[in-house]
Amino acid sequence: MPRVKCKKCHKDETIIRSGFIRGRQRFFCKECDYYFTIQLDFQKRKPSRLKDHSTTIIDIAKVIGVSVSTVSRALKDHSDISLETKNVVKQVAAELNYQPNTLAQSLTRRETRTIGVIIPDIETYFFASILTGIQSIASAVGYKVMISQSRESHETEVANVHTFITNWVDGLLICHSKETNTFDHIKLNLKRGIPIIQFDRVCEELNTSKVLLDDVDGSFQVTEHMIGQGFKRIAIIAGPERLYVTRKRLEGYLKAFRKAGTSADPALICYTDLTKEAILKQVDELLERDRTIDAFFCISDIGAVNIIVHLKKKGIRIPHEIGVAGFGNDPTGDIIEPSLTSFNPQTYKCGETVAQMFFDQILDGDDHVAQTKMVKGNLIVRSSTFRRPEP
Amino acid sequence: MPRVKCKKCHKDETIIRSGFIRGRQRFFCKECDYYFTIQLDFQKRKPSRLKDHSTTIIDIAKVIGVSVSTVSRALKDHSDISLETKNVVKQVAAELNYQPNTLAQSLTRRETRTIGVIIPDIETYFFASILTGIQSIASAVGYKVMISQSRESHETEVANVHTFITNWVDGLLICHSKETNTFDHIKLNLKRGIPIIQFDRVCEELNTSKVLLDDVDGSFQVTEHMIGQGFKRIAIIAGPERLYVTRKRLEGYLKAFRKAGTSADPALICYTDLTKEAILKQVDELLERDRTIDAFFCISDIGAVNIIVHLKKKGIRIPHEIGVAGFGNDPTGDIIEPSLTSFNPQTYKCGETVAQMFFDQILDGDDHVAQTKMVKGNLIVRSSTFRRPEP
DNA sequence: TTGTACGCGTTATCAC
DNA sequence: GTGATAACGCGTACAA
Repeated sequence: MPRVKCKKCHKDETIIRSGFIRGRQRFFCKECDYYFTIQLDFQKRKPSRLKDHSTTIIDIAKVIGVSVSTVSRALKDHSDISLETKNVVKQVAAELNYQPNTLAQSLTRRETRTIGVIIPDIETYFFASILTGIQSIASAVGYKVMISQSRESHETEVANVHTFITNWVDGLLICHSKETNTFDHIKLNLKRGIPIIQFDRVCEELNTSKVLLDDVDGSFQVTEHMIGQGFKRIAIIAGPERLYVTRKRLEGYLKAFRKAGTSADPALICYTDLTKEAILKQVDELLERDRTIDAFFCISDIGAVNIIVHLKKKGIRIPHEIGVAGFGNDPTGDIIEPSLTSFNPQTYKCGETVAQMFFDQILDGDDHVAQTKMVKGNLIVRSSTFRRPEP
Repeated sequence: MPRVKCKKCHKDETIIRSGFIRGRQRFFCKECDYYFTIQLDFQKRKPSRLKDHSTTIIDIAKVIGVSVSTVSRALKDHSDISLETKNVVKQVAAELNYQPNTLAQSLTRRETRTIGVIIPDIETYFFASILTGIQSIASAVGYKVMISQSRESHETEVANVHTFITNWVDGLLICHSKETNTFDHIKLNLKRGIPIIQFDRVCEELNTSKVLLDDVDGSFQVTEHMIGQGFKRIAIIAGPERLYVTRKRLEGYLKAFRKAGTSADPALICYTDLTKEAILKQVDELLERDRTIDAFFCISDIGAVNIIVHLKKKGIRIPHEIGVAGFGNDPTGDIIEPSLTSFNPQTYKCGETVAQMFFDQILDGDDHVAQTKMVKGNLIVRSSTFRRPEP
């Protein structure tokens, strides 16, 4: 370890490390009983000799006594090379435990075979599941996936995009943070020709390919089902008004009322930031203001689950007094009691679709035109809205 | 799009793409009504010209009329360079929207500032939360994190390790798949000097740093609490017998009985593969075989939650007839009714610790010695085991 | 203080 | 069929 001296007593043998604070190494001097931090300096750290010099094609070439180009070509079964030399090369490569250096390959090839995915939050099942879909397709064709979370912050979303770009990802798959409402970080790179695909939360104005969940129809199906179950005063707990998904899911909700020959009461439309606190506060306010409400449709499953828990605490029977439905098919919905009616947006399939569109795009090359796909989902009726058999 | 001809009619204008199958592009000929796939050939794809030639330090150097080295040094505030030229360089760099090429940097620096994390499954909260902890520390010091899922398969775990290595990750943070019981893929790279840190599911024999959850103590606390609540015949639903966590959590369970002056009944110890089906089957068998069982302690929260749902379906009252506890503090446990008693292993903290140990290790360089840290957690008592106030 | 020149590991374009 | 050699973009020891 590089010797660090105490900032007070300037001794170094009394120093111990004590964790990291915001990117700085924290130290503690036992003698002075004093804590201090210093900026980590990865520059000056001498690289571990051990890991250096993994075998390269040069080594292989030397061993056999051929040129590097021969080795290079032999390893990728180039037709020029005789079967004989190919075999020799491959065998030596195996013996020396040769691993191609992806970095160097990327540098010459001018592509990294890596795609960057930006999602708001990896801990929510919804996004994790999309991710898995993306990874399954990507790894099948030998592409790597880099993941980063924006944690719903515009700033880190921008930073993440930047990181990906400087790392030469071949493409960018992005689901914007709730905060994001300017898109210069996307436009800029779009202009530079980097394939970008937006999914779920998209910015419609941007000329990128898009993969959408069937927000309108999903929301429509949920609402129609509830109406069919005899619910009349259905409040919708939506997200921020500006958000794409909010608008779309609201649209489906309104459509269902129209189809039923009635119209939704604007007083029952609630915009929230979808945090638990905000949602429950709105629910309470609504119930206080309007005793006729007989159902809540929350745009997010976790929100809906929280509503169920909350209503139960208040002694309200679900679905007899009040029905609840969600959106997203979160596994929790199947576990809570009563189990939650929800719309299954097929997130895994969505992920697969996003990845496929990316590969479509890079295969097309410059003559690709942006397109939008919609992933179909399906309604899952469970107890939280089930009052009677559907007509 | 590269023109593809139908394998039957050999026309190309009737061909449309129709998705990917296992890494191969699938096509459909409208005329022949015929599907076929071909191997994607990313080699021959001409790189999009647009993205090429982002500005390099060479460009900057030319514009100002200095050498590349001056630019290189100016950009990283090297003390050699005069303030004046630094400013000029930086300004031009900004104007030309210069982004350093991380690949080239990594190549010369012989380090990528990327760490690879391998987890079994990103969709379970437990791992996702560890990941977030890792990322928070890593990004604070400017490191990127690559994530891959083994999906509980030894084979893909090995493949993932391999991918990371060829991509020159600076370190490997790994939580093994359930299947994994040979560790050559780790040993090999350990010998090559790549920093490896195992967490949660570790192989003790390997000489790597390790971060452990407090399995023994956590399990002990849970069991002790249950005993204190008057449960006497507590069955433990464990994972595969070979698994590290199984052994440790079992140890804590046994210890609690010993401390209480009794001993656990071996007949109540169940090894499962922790799938829902296996767990419920075991629960049923146990209940049938032994009517005295009054509690289940499942090693995983999701399993425990499933047990609760299952018992409720059977009309068994929890915790009055049978108590249930889990391990992991999965959010679902707080939502189900009765809410689930569990041990909170501080997964986020665990992730942070893993990352910190990695940075410790690379700072130490070659004179680093492996160490093992244990992350403390805390018992969360909820309704599923709560019969009376603790003594 | 700044510039020259080489190395990093691989691929590709020539020539032989 | 095989071998030199020049990129790829950047860092840096050494020279000026």
